[in-house]
Amino acid sequence: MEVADRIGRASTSLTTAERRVAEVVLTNPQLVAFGTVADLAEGAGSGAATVVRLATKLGFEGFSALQASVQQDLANQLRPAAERIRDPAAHDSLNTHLQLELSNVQNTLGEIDQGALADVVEHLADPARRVHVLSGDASRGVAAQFVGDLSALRASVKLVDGNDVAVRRTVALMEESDVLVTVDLRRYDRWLVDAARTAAQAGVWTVSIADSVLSPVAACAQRTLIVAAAGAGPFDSHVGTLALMNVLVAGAAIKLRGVATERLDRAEAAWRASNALSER
Amino acid sequence: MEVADRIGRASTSLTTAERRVAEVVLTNPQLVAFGTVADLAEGAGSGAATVVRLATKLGFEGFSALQASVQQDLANQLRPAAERIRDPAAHDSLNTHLQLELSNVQNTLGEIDQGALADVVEHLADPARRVHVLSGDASRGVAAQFVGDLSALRASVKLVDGNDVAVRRTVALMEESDVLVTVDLRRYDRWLVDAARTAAQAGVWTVSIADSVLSPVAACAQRTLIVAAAGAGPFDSHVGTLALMNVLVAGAAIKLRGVATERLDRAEAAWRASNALSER
DNA sequence: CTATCGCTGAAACAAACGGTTCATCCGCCG
DNA sequence: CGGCGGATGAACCGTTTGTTTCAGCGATAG
Repeated sequence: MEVADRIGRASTSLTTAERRVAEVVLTNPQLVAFGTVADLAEGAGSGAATVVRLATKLGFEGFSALQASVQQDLANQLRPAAERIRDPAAHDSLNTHLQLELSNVQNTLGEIDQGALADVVEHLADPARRVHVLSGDASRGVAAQFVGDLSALRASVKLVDGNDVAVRRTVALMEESDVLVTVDLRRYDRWLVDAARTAAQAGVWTVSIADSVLSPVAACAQRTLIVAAAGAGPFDSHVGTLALMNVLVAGAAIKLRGVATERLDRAEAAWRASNALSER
Repeated sequence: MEVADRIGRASTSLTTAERRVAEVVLTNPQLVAFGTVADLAEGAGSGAATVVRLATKLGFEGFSALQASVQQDLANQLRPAAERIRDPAAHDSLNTHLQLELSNVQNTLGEIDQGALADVVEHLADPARRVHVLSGDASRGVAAQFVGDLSALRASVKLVDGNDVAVRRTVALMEESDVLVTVDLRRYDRWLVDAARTAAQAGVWTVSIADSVLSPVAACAQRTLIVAAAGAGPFDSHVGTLALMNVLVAGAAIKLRGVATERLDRAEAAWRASNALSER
């Protein structure tokens, strides 16, 4: 996108009002493609003069030139994907990744067992239950992401982490009312399987996020959610897993609406305060 | 398509010149969406009056109304499902997520600047450079995933983490030969921006993974990679970000083939030994 | 506290645009 | 052959649009 490039290149020399306009140009290109200077100005909450100043600052002849550029970008985007797919014939590796990750998301969210999903969300959204997340080494990052997001919505969400001893202790201390989420893909870590078995035997409600129903943890879990994790590189891809986690978090957010919004507001306020503070 | 319908209905009562214009409207809608009466008239080889006569004959208030209708059709066709699905709350939420995440992946990997990508991979795969990853709070998990994967391929990859003091110290100790990867989406954490600026001023080669070229970090970064992060839930989705990171890791893996396979073999051996051990 | 500079939006101006009118042209019927 | 009706495009007019100008405003340095 020609326009996005120019905006990025000029981003340092933009004034605040101009940046507001640029923001709108990027997020709502239709407004500039179909609209007038006045429309764009109103959309950005600025004067008309600022709009054309931005256009010239980006190196265009005037607003009309900027508009023409955006229209071209949009027209390109309009071309059916079938036609577009072949002109970047050069970069095959990227295309491989694209197809792969798309199918990971498609297969993961498409093949979901709705009943299991609803049940899991129900448990995750129950404030009376503590939530523990147990992840294999290879997926620790996305598990941490899941814990972080869910923690923003409700209390008592913990990533079970640390050395073997610490994990065993945490598992031993789990209660029957707790929920255990395990994430184990392909290279099933032995310690994780052991921990999950121990917890399950202690009556902890367990959900297994796995890449196969044959996963050892799935065998002792109340519910199992299957993810597609095909990777083009040396590792499995957790894109599908993360997509699934987003669904879980969003589902929990809806059920927790009351509590969650209050928590989010408090977090927001803290963020503002901290950001304002460090502004000096 | 509203316009096509009306043309079909009125097709019998159209004169030859009007039919020529209608033909162009159908085959080249961009001309009417982006152009003027004169443009469309020239495109159809007719006079301007014929164009507006056709518009009124189709039941529109005038050419402007026809133009607005075509623009709406085009705008609907543009949104590849992302927002199209979102506004009618009727569709089930799982499908919304699916469409959204698919378009996140599609837009992120599809719009990548190949030159920037190659350059970033080059830097990430240089064993002489240490790699630091700096992430906003909301994306810490995926950043950790990235660090974990990249660490499996090469040494000296660190997630810059901890309290403010620790971050400042780490940043202060960065060298010119280092690489800094920042991940900052929308809610730009002030401390992160400060840290990135400091590092950039010290000559550290910086790449910004952001959701907009207007990201404050992008301004002081050597390279910027844009991700789509539309989320259906309360948070942004990092599915696209993770997909991009997978591409980076895979690219680095290829460049590091020799070193990486040896590292992976050693990790594999360690994993086997540990799994065997805990088997008792 | 004051002078200065740069940013910003309201207002003025000129170009372009959509809509209408009218003369011309073509085909048809008497 | 001549008159007639509808269709068509060139020319015109009021409005909208892009652009420029200018005065007010806040920030900054002295």
